[in-house]
Amino acid sequence: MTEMLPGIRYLPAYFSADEQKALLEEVRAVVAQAPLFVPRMPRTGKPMSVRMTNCGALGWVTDQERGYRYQPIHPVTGKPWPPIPPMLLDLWRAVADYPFDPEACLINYYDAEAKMGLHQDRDEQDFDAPVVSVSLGDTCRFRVGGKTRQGPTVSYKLQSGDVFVLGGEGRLAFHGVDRIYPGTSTLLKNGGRINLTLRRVTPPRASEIIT
DNA sequence: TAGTACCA
DNA sequence: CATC
Repeated sequence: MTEMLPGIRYLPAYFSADEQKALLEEVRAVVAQAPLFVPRMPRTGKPMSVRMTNCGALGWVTDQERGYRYQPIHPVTGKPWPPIPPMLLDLWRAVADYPFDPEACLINYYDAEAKMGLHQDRDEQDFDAPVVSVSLGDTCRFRVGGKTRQGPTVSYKLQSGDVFVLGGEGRLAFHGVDRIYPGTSTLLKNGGRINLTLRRVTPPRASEIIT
């Protein structure tokens, strides 16, 4: 058994099948307002294999010219991101162990060939809040390492309805998606996997703090 | 290094 | 790794 950083929590089958369907409907409504786009690597412009969109006050985007960042508008439509759906706010309030709501929810769609190399979530100003993610659709192999690129990793098969939390010492753990297992879920009619990632981006504003 | 290649 |  490989070492696991404290603050990393795997919550299998957090959402029931019915709840997954309801959550998926909320996600569909977001994507109808904020279409999936192709993120590109900084400097090289190489397209990532996932397609993405966001909801919340801020969304994570990347392109060749400006690189990784959070911004309040969709890079294609120029419109503000739709609000974070109620079921996801409920999830955050239940598992984040953090007294303020998330500002960003990144929605990543993986087709059968998509993957995500090992990386850290470090574009946020606030590392005190955890990163909370939800899997919907096909199972994936999810790899988690330590706070540096070298060192051992642990891999999980994340199934539809599972929740994974990177918090505390594990907030800056390297992680990525090695592969998708096609045909392992019937939730998405066309297959593939949706990952929803909730994050706090900025420190809490004074107006949020009740003393 | 949110990319790739390669390996166990 | 080649690249920034």
